Amino acid sequence: MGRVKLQIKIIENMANRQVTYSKRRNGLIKKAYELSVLCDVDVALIMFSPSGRLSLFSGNKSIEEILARYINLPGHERGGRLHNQEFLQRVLVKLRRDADQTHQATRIFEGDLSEVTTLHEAEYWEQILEETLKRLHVRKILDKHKTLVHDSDKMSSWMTSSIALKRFWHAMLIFLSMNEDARYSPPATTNVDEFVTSSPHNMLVDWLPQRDLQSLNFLNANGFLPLRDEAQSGKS
Amino acid sequence: MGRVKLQIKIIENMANRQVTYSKRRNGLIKKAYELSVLCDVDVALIMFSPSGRLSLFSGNKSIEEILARYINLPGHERGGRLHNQEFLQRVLVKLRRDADQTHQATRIFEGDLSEVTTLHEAEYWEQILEETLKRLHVRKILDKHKTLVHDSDKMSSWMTSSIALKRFWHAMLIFLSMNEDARYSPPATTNVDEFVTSSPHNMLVDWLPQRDLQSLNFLNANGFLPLRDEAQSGKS
DNA sequence: CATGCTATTTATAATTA
DNA sequence: TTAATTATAAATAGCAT
Repeated sequence: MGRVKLQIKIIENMANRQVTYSKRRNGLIKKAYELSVLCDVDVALIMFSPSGRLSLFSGNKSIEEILARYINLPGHERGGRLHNQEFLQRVLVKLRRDADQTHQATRIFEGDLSEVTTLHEAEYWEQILEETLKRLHVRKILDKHKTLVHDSDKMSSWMTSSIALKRFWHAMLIFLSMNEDARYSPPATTNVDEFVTSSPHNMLVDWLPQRDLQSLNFLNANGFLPLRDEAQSGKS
Repeated sequence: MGRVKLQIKIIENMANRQVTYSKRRNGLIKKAYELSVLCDVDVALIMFSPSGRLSLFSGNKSIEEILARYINLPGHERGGRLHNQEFLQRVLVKLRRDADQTHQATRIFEGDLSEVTTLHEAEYWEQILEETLKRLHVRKILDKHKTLVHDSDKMSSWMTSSIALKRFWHAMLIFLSMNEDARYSPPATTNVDEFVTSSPHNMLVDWLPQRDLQSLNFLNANGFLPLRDEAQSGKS
């Protein structure tokens, strides 16, 4: 999407790489956010930049919640691909014991905002606030310079509107990068199929530059290529 | 990027939502893949569709590796005042129990609205919203009909204004503690540190229904009302 | 349900300020 | 250097299969 078509291989030039990372990270997070909202899906996104900096995003729920849900998936041992159940369990335990998520949020508060999804959060917050304001009828209040809303009915309808509540809540979570722990078991009404269940094989192949068959092989070796039905037809 | 500009809100039509999910999920994974290759970053992406199906992606490392890296971040297990994990746990349990007791307060929202709490909340929320709006410069947005705030400096200064944030956060905590949706109330009481640490004491007093002064005292007695902020003066 | 097909909207690489 | 701008490449919404 730039002036030229970019090969998907590591960007050698450090500066360019950094710039690209910054841009694409934002883009990715935005996409993740949009997906989470549009389709009401839980999304957790974790990134470590080459310099070791962490970026993360989660939609409706906190990162930990989603990780816990992932870790608790019953299908893990079944898949055969997902080994090391014990390791995952230990991870979960650790998650549960790390009650100090404030640290990270604090860090963000204190100024380390570069790794946060600032613009997207702004956008998101606008929506949230706007929506909430509509419901709360605070807009009127703002205009009228602090006339209190004592309309119980309106308040009630807003407060009981779990959607508005959810969005607000989620906004807080996202914004704060608040990682509350997973000490309560997630719903876990989940059926895991496989890794990248419906990722069409040819899609991956298309993504990969031809000379990156190595990557393809890597993916394949790690079970990222379903190699089921349609994948069998020699695509590469 | 389609025939029409799509609002970022949940797609009501189930079929459309499913299609969009499918497409955007693939797109997101592709983006994640490209980022991981182009910039040599570890990326972990976990998605749960509404139907509970898992999709995930990770770059050259396995999901578990990345999760482990994330979980083992130094910031997670440190955190000054939180040495006493077990105590924290007990606090959490108690808080949650208190929240359950408050459950009946929910009825206020459901029907009988002539309670003090509601009005009080309304009042409080006005303040919160107004304050946040000022900082976010969303007021202008509202007037200008949704002009996005992309002034990162302003956002940044707002984001780093932890006071507004904390107040917002605390408002959510209290509010959610009165909400019966169990899915969302636990996280609220989870982050007790943030909850009590920066809560101005009198603010908490105001928020909590009288019967919950018990929990307040409990917290205070155990040093969980540090009164860091402006409440520093009146340590009860 | 997943794909193919445009018309459009987005994302972004290169360039410039 | 970092932040805008611009020219292109990509993604994708609505449809039709």
